[in-house]
Amino acid sequence: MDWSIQEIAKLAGTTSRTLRHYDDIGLLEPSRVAGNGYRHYDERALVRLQRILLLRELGLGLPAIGEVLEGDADEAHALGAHLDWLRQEQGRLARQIASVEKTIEALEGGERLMADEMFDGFDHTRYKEEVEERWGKEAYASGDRWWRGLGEAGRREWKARAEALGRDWIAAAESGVQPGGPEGQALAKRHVEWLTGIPGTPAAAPGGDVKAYVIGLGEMYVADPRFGVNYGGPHGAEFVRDALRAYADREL
Amino acid sequence: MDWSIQEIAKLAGTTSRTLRHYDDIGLLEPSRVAGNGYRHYDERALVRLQRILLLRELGLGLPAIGEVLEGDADEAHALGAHLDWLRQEQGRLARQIASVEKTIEALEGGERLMADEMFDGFDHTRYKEEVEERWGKEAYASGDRWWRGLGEAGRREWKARAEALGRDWIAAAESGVQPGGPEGQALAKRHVEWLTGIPGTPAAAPGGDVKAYVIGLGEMYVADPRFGVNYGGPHGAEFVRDALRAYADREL
DNA sequence: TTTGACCTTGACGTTACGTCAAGTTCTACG
DNA sequence: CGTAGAACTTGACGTAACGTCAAGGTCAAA
Repeated sequence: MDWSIQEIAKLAGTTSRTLRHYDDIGLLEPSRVAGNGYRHYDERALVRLQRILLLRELGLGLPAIGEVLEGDADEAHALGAHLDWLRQEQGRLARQIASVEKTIEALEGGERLMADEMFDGFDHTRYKEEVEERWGKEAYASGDRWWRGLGEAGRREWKARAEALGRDWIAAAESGVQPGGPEGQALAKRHVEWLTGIPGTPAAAPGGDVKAYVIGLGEMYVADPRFGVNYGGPHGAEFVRDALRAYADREL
Repeated sequence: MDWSIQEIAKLAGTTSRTLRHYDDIGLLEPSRVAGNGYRHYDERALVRLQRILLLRELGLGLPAIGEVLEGDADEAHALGAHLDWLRQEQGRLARQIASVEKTIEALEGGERLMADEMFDGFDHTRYKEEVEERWGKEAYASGDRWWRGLGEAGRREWKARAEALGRDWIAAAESGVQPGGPEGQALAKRHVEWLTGIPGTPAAAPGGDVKAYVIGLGEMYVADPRFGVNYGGPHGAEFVRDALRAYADREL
C-alpha cells in the first residue's frame, strides 16, 4: 500500500500540514519520497502515525512522543509524568477559579479593585487571603449546640429532609431539565431554605452574605466527590451547582 | 514620584522586559520618556500596572485587560466570561486525566497500545475507530463517564468506602480522642488516600497542592451542614477538620 | 492543451514575554 | 578628565504545534 499525503491524512483523521510538520521535525518521515518531491506513506508509517495521534490526544508533547516511539522512554512512565503535570494544572485552575469568583463577588459588592488610595506597598496576595479567611472562621460558632438541641427526633427529621432533597436533585438532574428552569429553581429554593434554618452558617447570619455562601456551596459540591456521591455522580453535582448559581443570581 | 523602569518593576514585582513589552503593545505607556530615551513612570502608571498584574494573575489575556482598563469592557463581565473558560478548561483536564489513567492501567495490565502485529491485513479505518472507542476521548468524555465507568459494583464499593470512613470518623470523634492523636491521624491518612484515588480532584496531585486542598476540605466539612450530617453532627465535622489539618501540616 | 486538483517549499502569526546582542548613557571613582 | 561598570535603549530570535496564505511545480482527465 502506498498513500499520498492527503490520503493518509484522511485515513488517520488529521491534515497534510500536520504530516509535513512531523516530517520537518523528524517525528514521522514518509516511507518514500518520489522524484517529484511528493511524499508517500506505507502501513508502517500509518501505524506510527496512529500512535502519535493517540499519544497526542492524551496531551503528550511531540518531543516526548518522539522519545516514546524511539524506545528511549517507557510509555507508562512518560504518561505517569504527564499525569503529574495534568494534575498540577488542574490545581492551578481550581485556585484561579476560586480567585476569580471571589473577585467578581467583591466587585458586585461594590468594592473596586485596587482603589487608588491603597496602592503603595499594597500586596494583592494579602487581599486574597483576607477573603479566603472569611469562609472558614465565621462559618461555625454555635452549630454544635443547635445540633444537640434538636434532639434525637429532630436530628432524624433533619436528615430525612436532607435525603429527600438529595433524591429530588438526582431525579431532576437525570430527567434532563435545565438547572435554570422551574424545577431546578424550585429545588434551589428548597435547598437554600433548608440551609437557612441552621444557625452558625453564613447563610443564616442576618445581613450575612447569603448569596456568596450559596454560590460557594455549589462550587464545593462539584469540587468534592463526597457530594458527587450524594447527588448521583459528577453530573448531579454540576446540576446542583448551576441551579444554585442561577437561583442566587436571580433571587439573592 | 518618578521611577526608572527597574525601580517600578521591583515595586510591582515584575521585570523591566515586561514593562517594555507592555509599552510596545500599548498596554502601559511610561508617564514620561526622557530625551535620552529612558522610560519614567509615576504613581498613576504604578496603579495601572498593579491592576494589570492583578487581572493577569486571574488569567485574563493582555488584550482583554486592555479593554477593561480602557473602560470598553465591564470588569465583572470580563471575569465572568473568563470564568466560563476556566471551567471548560478544568473539565477538559479532568477528562484527559481520566483518559491517561485508563491508558496507564491498560498498559500495566499488559496491553500494548496499537501493537504492530494486530494491524496487518484488515481495514485501517475500522481499526482506527476501534482504537478510538477504546482509548479515545469519547470513551471518557466527562467526569460523569468516570462515575458510570465504575459500574454498579464499583459505585457501590465506592459508597461503601465512604460510609465506612464516615462511621469510623464518628466513632473516633465520640470516643473523645484527640484529632492529632494516632487514631485521628490514621483516619486522616485513610481519608486522603481515599480522595487521592479520584480523578478530577486537586487532591489527586502528588506533591503539588494536596496540602492546601486537604486543609480546604476540612474547612468545608465544618462550613457545610450537609457534611455535618455525615459525620455525626457539627462536632464530628470539627474533629475531621482538625485531624485533616494536623495531618496535612505534618505529612503533606 | 487547458483546467483543476494536488503537491512542493517558504514564511508569517499565534502568547507573553525570556534571553542574548550590540550600542548608548549615566554615575562614581581615582 | 578619563574610565569602568551599571543601567538603559532598540532589535531579533525562540517558545508549541501547527493554520493559513503565497507562489509555483506536477499530474490526470477532457
